[in-house]
Amino acid sequence: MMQKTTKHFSPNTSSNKKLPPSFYLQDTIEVARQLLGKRLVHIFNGKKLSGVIVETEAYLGAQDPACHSFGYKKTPRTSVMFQPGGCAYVYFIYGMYHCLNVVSGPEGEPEAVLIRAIAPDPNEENYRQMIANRKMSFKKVAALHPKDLCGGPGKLAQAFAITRSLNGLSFQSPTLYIEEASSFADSDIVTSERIGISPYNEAAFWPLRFYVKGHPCISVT
DNA sequence: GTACTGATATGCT
DNA sequence: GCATATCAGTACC
Repeated sequence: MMQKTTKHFSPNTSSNKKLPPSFYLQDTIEVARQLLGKRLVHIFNGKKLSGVIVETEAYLGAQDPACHSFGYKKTPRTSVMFQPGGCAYVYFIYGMYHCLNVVSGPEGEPEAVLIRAIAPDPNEENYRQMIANRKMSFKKVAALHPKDLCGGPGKLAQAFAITRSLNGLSFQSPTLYIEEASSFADSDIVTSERIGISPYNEAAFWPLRFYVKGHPCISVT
């Protein structure tokens, strides 16, 4: 169905090793860049959902007018961002979709990285589960495009069965974690403005989005 | 291919 | 009431 023979489609090389807690305590921009090429895994109802992260956005907490926690704003929704880096921040948006973020930086600095696109690991069972989770129409499944499953924050949350029940869960969890996969070369990483921020927000133009150049699964080009 | 619409939780005024 | 870190469906060209 959706396999194409590009260099991006065989990222399963290095050892399967969870990223250590220290990874998430780094500078948020570093975390956002370094998450590209890492594998997200969610074990859901005994089934493994997995794929390699290919697009992220950094949200710089108190200093970032586009971040939910701008000015250290603390609400029931944003409170997990104040935790030390290494847990999930999942929020519900537009009354329909969930978005998955990786909390980053030290405790008290409410920063996070939005996961915007993932390349699903290319095995039948993984595709089957994600297609089912996405509740795709027969028509869509028949003409499946690489970015249809996980090419966008709302889509990948649905494909990975990410809901608010995972909010605050550590990425050291046995059922939700991020592991080493294969890194992309620096020359393959593109930096751009973030997506979906109102142009009246000065932070809309900050270069905080990172993605793998030319990858078929990224959300917008 | 682009343009518009509707779905409606959360946090703000 | 209003805006928003989105997406699918529909109507056009």
